[in-house]
Amino acid sequence: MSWSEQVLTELSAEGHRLTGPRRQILEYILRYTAPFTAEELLADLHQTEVQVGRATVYRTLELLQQHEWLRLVHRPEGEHGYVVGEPGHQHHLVCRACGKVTMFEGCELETLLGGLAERLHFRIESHWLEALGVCRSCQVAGS
Amino acid sequence: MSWSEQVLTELSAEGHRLTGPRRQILEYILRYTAPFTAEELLADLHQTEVQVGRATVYRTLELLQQHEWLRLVHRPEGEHGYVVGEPGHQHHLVCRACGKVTMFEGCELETLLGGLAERLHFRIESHWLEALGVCRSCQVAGS
DNA sequence: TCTCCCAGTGATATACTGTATCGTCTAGCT
DNA sequence: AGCTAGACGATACAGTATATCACTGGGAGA
Ligand SMILES: [Zn+2]
Ligand SMILES: [Zn+2]
Ligand SMILES: [Zn+2]
Ligand SMILES: [Zn+2]
Repeated sequence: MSWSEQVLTELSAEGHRLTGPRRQILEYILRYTAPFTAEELLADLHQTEVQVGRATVYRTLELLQQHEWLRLVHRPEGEHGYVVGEPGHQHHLVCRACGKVTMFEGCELETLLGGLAERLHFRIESHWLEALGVCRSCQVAGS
Repeated sequence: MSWSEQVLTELSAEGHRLTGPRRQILEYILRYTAPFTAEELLADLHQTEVQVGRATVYRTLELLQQHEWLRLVHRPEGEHGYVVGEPGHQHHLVCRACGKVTMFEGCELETLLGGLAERLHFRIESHWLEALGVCRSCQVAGS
């Protein structure tokens, strides 16, 4: 079952409608290999025969992010971009050369943050971890 | 030597001018206990007798951030805010109740990320770590 | 202390980004 | 097929950030 099929299934199960624009956006998103913004997606869609309204793009991306099918990461330039994700706890490695994102799960931060929280009397509820560097293919290309 | 004096010294050493607006902004920044945005600082300054131009506020904050005298953190609402910082490696705990930020240094992420980088053949150059939760005083107040 | 030069300022205009509104349409159910 | 609430999208609007450019004043050197 592909990513877009999974998303459509879950959305439908929650009572959301599977409209044409949503299907088209879902399909188009998969073309991206690097984080993208709502404006970029909108502009790219307008280059094609697909004509989707600005509001719909923003609404759809936010809906997907709330369901964790999309995630926010910091792009090397500084702003936030969306990347395709899976529900559950996960973090990202962002390549500053090509922008590609590598996911990894199972971070062992809980113990580290647990000790810290106890020491500072701070109740930690969630954390944001992200690494910036150079991916394998860009290392090869650069050397 | 206070934070603003340190900043002024470094800026001067690099050939930047110590202008009136810069001094006033530096002084005002220290009033904040929670992350602030450029627009908020601008509005707050306009409430006082200090009249600084919009462009100057944006330029000054960016200048300070480049020198790591200011840092960006995620505010509970989602956007980025500035907090006073020191140059060097450091991370933040952000309270979702009062917004206050607690810094901590010396994270032991290097080993964790080191193993990961080797496994994924990803050269990690920097990382972003931030925790969201409830600070001590807000825990007391809430219970 | 005085002069001069240019980094810095700030008013204005403009571009960019995101949201509110609201009439229309259609997906999905009966 | 018909109904209806959810979704769409054109438009207007609000908020955020940057470009421009004439002017100012910080500070180095005379
Ligand atoms: Zn790469
Ligand atoms: Zn961010
Ligand atoms: Zn608090
Ligand atoms: Zn660290």
